[in-house]
Amino acid sequence: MFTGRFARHQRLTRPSEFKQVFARACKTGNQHLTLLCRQNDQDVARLGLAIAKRYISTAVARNRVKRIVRTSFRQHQAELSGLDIVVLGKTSAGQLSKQELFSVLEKLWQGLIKKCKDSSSP
RNA sequence: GGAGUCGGCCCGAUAAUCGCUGGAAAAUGUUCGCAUUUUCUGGAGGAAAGUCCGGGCUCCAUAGGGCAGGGUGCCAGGUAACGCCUGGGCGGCGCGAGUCGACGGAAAGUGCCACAGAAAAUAUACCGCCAGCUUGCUGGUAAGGGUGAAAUGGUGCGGUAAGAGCGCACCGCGCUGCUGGCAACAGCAGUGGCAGGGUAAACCCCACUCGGAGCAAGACCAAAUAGGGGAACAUUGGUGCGGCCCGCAUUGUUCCCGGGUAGGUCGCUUGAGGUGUGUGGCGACACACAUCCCAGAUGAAUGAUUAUCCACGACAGAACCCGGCUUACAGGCCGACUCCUUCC
RNA sequence: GCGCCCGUAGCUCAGUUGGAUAGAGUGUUGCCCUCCGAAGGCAAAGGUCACAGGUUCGACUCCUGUCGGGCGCG
Repeated sequence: MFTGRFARHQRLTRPSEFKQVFARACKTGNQHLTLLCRQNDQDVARLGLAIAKRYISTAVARNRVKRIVRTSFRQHQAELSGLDIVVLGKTSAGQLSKQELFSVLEKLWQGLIKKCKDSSSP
């Protein structure tokens, strides 16, 4: 069963916080999603979602992608601690099934840990 | 049994675990703003959509006057209001249950009607028909032919030189009266020889109606800052205010240069609310009583996993709130009614 | 949340207000020209005027409703 919570302080809420991530980002991704990441000064990982209507047109599909990203983030938040992450959705993300999205996210989290934690920590 | 019409309802179900979020209670911490934890409880739709109409609410004047402009358009009712709904009338479709209709005015005026055709609305006569005589002209006529989407009521009989509402009958149309109906309208009787094409989703006329902006409205709190410099104009001005004028309120105004901030709270869900019963009404709906509280987020909550069952799950996600319309849509359930066939 | 504009040939656009022929450039194809190619000349094909319904004798044009695309305010 899943553990871990997803409280308000684990989210990016201010426009300024988003701007910081966009300004000094460590970027990974594939054809479905783009992940932007930078280190914060806190113990927890924080998540922000930017799923544009331009890429995923219907609100139902947008909400579905956001929910699955949040759930997957919640499962992996211990490994991601100390990072601010912004997830950008692309057109193909709205067409994936639940299982496909989870497996895609699994790979992306691991790539993120390798790339960003090593490169930006020293 | 089959085919169909109308109305209403549902939108996977159940259980467990982990999460998100509103409310309530308790505990702990506290810089007294709040934070964390635990328990209980609530948590997307019939279209939440398109934004095509109407209203509430907020600010501008309590939303005022005139012009311009827009909308609606058979009658009556319902409603907060409507372009919606109900009932009725008329017309179209259907055997029928039913269903559809921008359904005022063309004798108020203006415009337009290609080509063809004699002539497209001022009037008129191409082929014809008839009469007369100078034998290719004059007069009469509009029945027939021809053109066109559309040609000055239709059919029949009489009548005539040939014809013609010229006369008559029926149908259509107009006018008058009576009856029924609140009315739209219908029916009946009389009367007129026929008013004189279409187009108002062309301008327009008539009747009714419409002030503007929108919750990023608007109100408040805290923090920061600037209260800066320069130039021009002068109350017949500027702003609110939006096409114009009047009017009202407020105020010196405008432009250029450089710089900074944009955090939070309220508005925010008790409402033209839902459910049940009764009464009035053909109905839309209204009234009375009882009862219930049923999303309120703010980078934005409804999800994930497992198990079982089936019809194997369509279209699709609230963002201030309601009433409609329109559009998208896999299916399922219930009720009323119509037609056809067969049997008793 | 509110407002505005545009969908016409493969591409870029006229025509729409004022109703009666769907047109231009470019591209494509064929022929000519040239030793060959480019340029040039001639000709042809290519259109459900975004979709659906309505008004009208007649709709790219007028009206209504959809669908798609773009822009602006804040």
